[in-house]
Amino acid sequence: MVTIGDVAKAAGVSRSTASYALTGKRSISTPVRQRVLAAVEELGYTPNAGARALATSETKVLGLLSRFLDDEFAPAMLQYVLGVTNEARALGYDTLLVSEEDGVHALQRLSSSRMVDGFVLLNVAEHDDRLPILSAAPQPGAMVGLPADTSGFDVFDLDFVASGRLMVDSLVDLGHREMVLVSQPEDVVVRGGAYVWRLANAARARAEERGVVLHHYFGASSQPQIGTDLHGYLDAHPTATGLLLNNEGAAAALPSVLSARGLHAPHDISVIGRYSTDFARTFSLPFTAIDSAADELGRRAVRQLVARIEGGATTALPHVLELIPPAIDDRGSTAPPRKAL
Amino acid sequence: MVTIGDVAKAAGVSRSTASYALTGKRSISTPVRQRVLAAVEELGYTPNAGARALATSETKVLGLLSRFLDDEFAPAMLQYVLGVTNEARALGYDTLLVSEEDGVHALQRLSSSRMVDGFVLLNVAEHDDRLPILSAAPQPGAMVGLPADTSGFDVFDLDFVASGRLMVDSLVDLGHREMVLVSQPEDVVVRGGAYVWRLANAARARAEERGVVLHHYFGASSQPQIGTDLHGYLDAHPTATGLLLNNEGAAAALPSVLSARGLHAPHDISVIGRYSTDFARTFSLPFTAIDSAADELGRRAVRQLVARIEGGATTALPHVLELIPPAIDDRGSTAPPRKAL
DNA sequence: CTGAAAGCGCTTACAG
DNA sequence: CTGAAAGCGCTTACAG
Repeated sequence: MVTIGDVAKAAGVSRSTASYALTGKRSISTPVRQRVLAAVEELGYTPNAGARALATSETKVLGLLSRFLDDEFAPAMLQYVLGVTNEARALGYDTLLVSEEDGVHALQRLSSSRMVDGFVLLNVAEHDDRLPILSAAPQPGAMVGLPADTSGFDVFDLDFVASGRLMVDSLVDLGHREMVLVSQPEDVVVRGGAYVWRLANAARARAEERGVVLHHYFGASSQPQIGTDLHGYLDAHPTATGLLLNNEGAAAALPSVLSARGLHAPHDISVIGRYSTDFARTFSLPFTAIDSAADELGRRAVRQLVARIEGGATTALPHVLELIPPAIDDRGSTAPPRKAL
Repeated sequence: MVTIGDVAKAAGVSRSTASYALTGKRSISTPVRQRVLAAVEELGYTPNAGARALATSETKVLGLLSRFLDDEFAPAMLQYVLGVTNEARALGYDTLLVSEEDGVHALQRLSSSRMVDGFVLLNVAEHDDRLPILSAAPQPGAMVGLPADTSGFDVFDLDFVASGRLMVDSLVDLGHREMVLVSQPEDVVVRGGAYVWRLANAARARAEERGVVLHHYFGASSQPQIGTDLHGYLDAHPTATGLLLNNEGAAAALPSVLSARGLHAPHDISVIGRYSTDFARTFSLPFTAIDSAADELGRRAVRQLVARIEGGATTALPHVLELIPPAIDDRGSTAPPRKAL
């Protein structure tokens, strides 16, 4: 293995000079720097990451704590992961991906062994058991998902309250008077997926304000159950003219369900979903939807995290809570209700 | 930060004794070990990963080089990734996920900086530009995907040749005489995705042997194009009674296409796909399919890689080439042809 | 502008 | 069975 000592020898300088020439942390005369860089090139030198981490206490690695739960749509998580890894790389960091169920333990392990400079937590629950650990950890952490208590954290999420209102308003403005909202399974809520009721409560409140009927259900998250569920909702509410989906699995299953019933959106029913643009493209979902902004949320979390890491304790960056306002990707699945009276 | 020196002091022993008590690399009297372990517990000591890596030249981290290409079905890749990370963790390793497009550069960076003990390469192409780098690297690597030259590597893949034969045989045995095979897009092949033609060529050869007609197409990988493509194939071959899919995007799009045409599998047409069991569950795909064994392939690659890492240069483990025989998940989408003459 | 030296926190031959 | 010391490959005050 070629070390900085080899480089120094080849360039005819001391190890410290070689190091400074590479880090740029003090000025080095041009000819000397040239010689060092030439030696690096010739010998193919790359600093040893472990040695550098030991000396600087910086690993240039971020820990990404993700959860791939059966009852949330695993592939939708991929968009967040890619947003995080790509932004991290752009900022000079590598990403350690942790998918183990025991996030608490993983967090403790990576933190106390100083393997990473900071953490990104995905899928944060309302009372997330990882948060106390993160608070006590020497490394900062940013999260995607809104916990009950955000103090001391950098938090990024879609504004699900505004999203619920927007879904309802969009259809009511078009003339719809009765609609069905399909949320994620109830155990997602029980586990602390607060975004489910944030959207649902906001939608219900807005429906009431506007004097329209909103039927709310917790659907299954995967087939065949969600298909059966959707048929059931449509059977139960034959006069409903709008369908709101806060459930990726339901969105993926809906085209088959509509086909089976001989229905077309928006001719027979208007549909608004909530999922990422990439997800829609990948799964061919033809429905107008609120973009869940997965990639963007992952990237923002990383940017803030890196700013905090590199700012050091001195700058004392204030903690942020960013709720991204919902944006609608119009795919033409909404229209005035045909069966409207 | 609590170091092994603190532990040693608290336990009243030397640092080396504390270290040995923890690693178990030489025998330590029970009372001394007890004291050391108690001190570790009390102080909450965890070894510093960078320092350990520097001293031992082992990082206990694997590098996972994945590619998320637009024209291959990104969510299908997730299954491989999870197989890798979960198996790695079970064997005591963390996983550095690299998704950057420039895999060659990433490999070089992680290898020369000694950030990882070994590599898992996903989505390996026939003439993969990462392989020369891997050959020259000091760390071993295992791969999922079959390159043209496997010498010096541990290679794992689905047996796509047997898969192509199995698809054809399954339908021919049921009485089908004309079918359509939809492969991944042609640019996947151009880029070196040899599995596409491995399956297609085997299927064509077997069809010829058995005296049946097989129409072969390279379909798009995502909507709306693949939907249009599928309609086109079905229009072009109205007498075909079987559909073989080596294209996840096509499988995801097929339910809508069949619905739109008023067709049902297997009543009107028999369908066999090729994708992972998890993928089928997540996307509600109702088709009989050859399991792509994504999770299993990822796990096998990791097991072999770790065995090679831990075996050291001494044991000189022979390199393996494992092609997993195809297994069919029967979801009831095949039957004797109704329109058979 | 440059060098010699100390130190980061471990592990592991070398002695006893 | 245990300890003192060297060394892994960097960075960075301390001197000049």
